[in-house]
Amino acid sequence: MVTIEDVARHAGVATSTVSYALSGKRSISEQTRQRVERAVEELGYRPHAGARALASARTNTLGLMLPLRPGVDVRVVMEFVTGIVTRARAFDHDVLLVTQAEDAALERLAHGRMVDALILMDVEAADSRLARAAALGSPTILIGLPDDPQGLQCVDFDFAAAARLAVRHLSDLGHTSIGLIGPPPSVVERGTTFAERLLAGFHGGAERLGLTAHVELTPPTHAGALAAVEALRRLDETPTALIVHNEAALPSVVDSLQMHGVRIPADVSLVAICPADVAQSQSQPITFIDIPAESIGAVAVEMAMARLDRPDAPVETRLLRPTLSEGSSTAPRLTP
Amino acid sequence: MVTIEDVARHAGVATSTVSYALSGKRSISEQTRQRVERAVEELGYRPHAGARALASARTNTLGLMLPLRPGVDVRVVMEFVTGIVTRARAFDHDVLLVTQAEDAALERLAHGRMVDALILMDVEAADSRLARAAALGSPTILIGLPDDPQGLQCVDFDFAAAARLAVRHLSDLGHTSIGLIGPPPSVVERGTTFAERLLAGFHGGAERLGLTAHVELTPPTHAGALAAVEALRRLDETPTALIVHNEAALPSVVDSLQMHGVRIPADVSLVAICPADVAQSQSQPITFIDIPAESIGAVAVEMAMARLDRPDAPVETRLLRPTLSEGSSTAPRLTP
DNA sequence: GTGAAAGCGCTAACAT
DNA sequence: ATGTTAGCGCTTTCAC
Repeated sequence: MVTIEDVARHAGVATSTVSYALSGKRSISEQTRQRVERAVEELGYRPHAGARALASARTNTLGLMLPLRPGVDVRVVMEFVTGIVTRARAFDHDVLLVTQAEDAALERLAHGRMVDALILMDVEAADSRLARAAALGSPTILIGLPDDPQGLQCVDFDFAAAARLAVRHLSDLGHTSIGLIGPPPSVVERGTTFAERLLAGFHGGAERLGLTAHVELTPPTHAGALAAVEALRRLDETPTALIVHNEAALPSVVDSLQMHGVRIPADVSLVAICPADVAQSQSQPITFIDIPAESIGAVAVEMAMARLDRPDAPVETRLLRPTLSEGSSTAPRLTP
Repeated sequence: MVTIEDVARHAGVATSTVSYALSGKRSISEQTRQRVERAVEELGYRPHAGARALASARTNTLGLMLPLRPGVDVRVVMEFVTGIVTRARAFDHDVLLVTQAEDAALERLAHGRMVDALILMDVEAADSRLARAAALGSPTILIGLPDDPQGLQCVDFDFAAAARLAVRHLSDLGHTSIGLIGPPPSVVERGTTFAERLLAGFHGGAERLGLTAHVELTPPTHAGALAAVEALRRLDETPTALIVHNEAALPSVVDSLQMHGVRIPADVSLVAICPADVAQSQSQPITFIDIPAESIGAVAVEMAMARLDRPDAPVETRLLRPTLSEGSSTAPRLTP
């Protein structure tokens, strides 16, 4: 193995000079820097990660705890992972993966000095991991918005604002009765706060604008989507606009409307709140509000890095603002 | 931070005794072992991963290179990841994630002594990573079966055997004309060898049994599935049995047959080759051959571990054998 | 069965 | 601007 001493000898300098030339932590004459770099190149030197971690108390590794329970949408999980890994590399960090299933994983990573910081995905309203994470002393970022963050940093999509934005868009088009095809009941029961926040935004927005609002929590199955659509159509004041916050059900909802001979957007306007690629893979261009999972992951990494730089910076929660992309699934309400 | 010296002092023994008591690498009297364990417990000691890696040349970490390119089925990717992480933990190893997108990732992990072994997912027929991986000197396991494994270990599902098994099952039921709804053309073009192997098994099996065989490479879209089904039904000798190896298209194929008034299995028998959960989420219980992604991941880890134990053990390729689970989508052919 | 001590390869004072 | 050196916390000889 090529060590820093080999490089120093080869370049005719001290080991510390090599270290500093590589880290840039003190000024080095251009000449020696070049000699060092050449030596590194010629010998194919790579710093030993363990040695570096031992000496510097920095691992350049981030711990990521993934949910692998049934019922989570793996496409979204992968988007988070992509955003996290990509952004971490930009900060010269790697990502160590652990699963929710392993009980002592957080302690192992933090106390064993395997990672500089932790990112927890899929945080619920009352999450038993939080108290333990807060006790670790490692910078920890939560993806999600628990009832009590216990002093930890949070990042998430602003689901309430997304719902309000969707409602306002439809209201502006003249719709006065709006249906929401919501997430599965199981998601709500599980205590995932994004569902609550979305519902709060939906009801709050509708009330403020004087609209009639109906909600159908919808299992992510074809039959579930069908039933939800039918339930909404059976109402006295049948909604002329639909908000779909359920990526699994979206295709079935569209199908189901077509089956009933309901035209989009002539008879019903439709706004989806889902990852952009889901909306864009529909046969008709859907008006949608993107759930930017990859960006959320990237922001989580940035927050972790900021915390490592300035450990006593104020703790904050960041909520990513929604944007609506217009497709051909929304139109002004036809006055009857 | 609690160090091994703290533990030694607390237990009244030498640091080496603590180390050995914990690793079991030399015999320790029952009494001192207990004293050490108590001290570990009381102080909450966790070995420093970097220090351990530096001293022992072992990181207890596995590197996993994931494909994040568009077009890979993320559900299957997540199944691999689950199998790998879970099995790695059983061997007291963690998993470090890198993406295909980063060019020098393999060298970084291996030469920087960040991992003990590497697992490469989604290996293609002619994969540029292989030569570089072979040059690393780290144990490397390939998931997939390239044309030239360059001396590296491989593990994959036996797609050829799966196709033969499906063909034989249908032949045994009296079917003489079989259609294959295959993977997207893009997958075949990309040089993913599983598609080739499946096609070879399909044609070989059909020929040996004297059956008529037709293939439709099928984009993973509703329209693609529809077109494929219609193409097969337009043939002179319309197939009375279908093999679907395209998890994205499976639901659409089933829908499309229903739309045409084709009953399963009365008019057409259907065998799917796909992950079990995809088959089981259909409304009708489909006869299927599972693609056991999680098991493949677990086996990859086992191969890596075996190699670390015995670095000069013979290199092998492991192909997981298919099993067919009967549902209600296959039935004897009605003799006209 | 146990202890003492020499590194593992690096960083970061402390020198000059 | 560069060199010297004392650790970081652990494993593993070597010695008893």
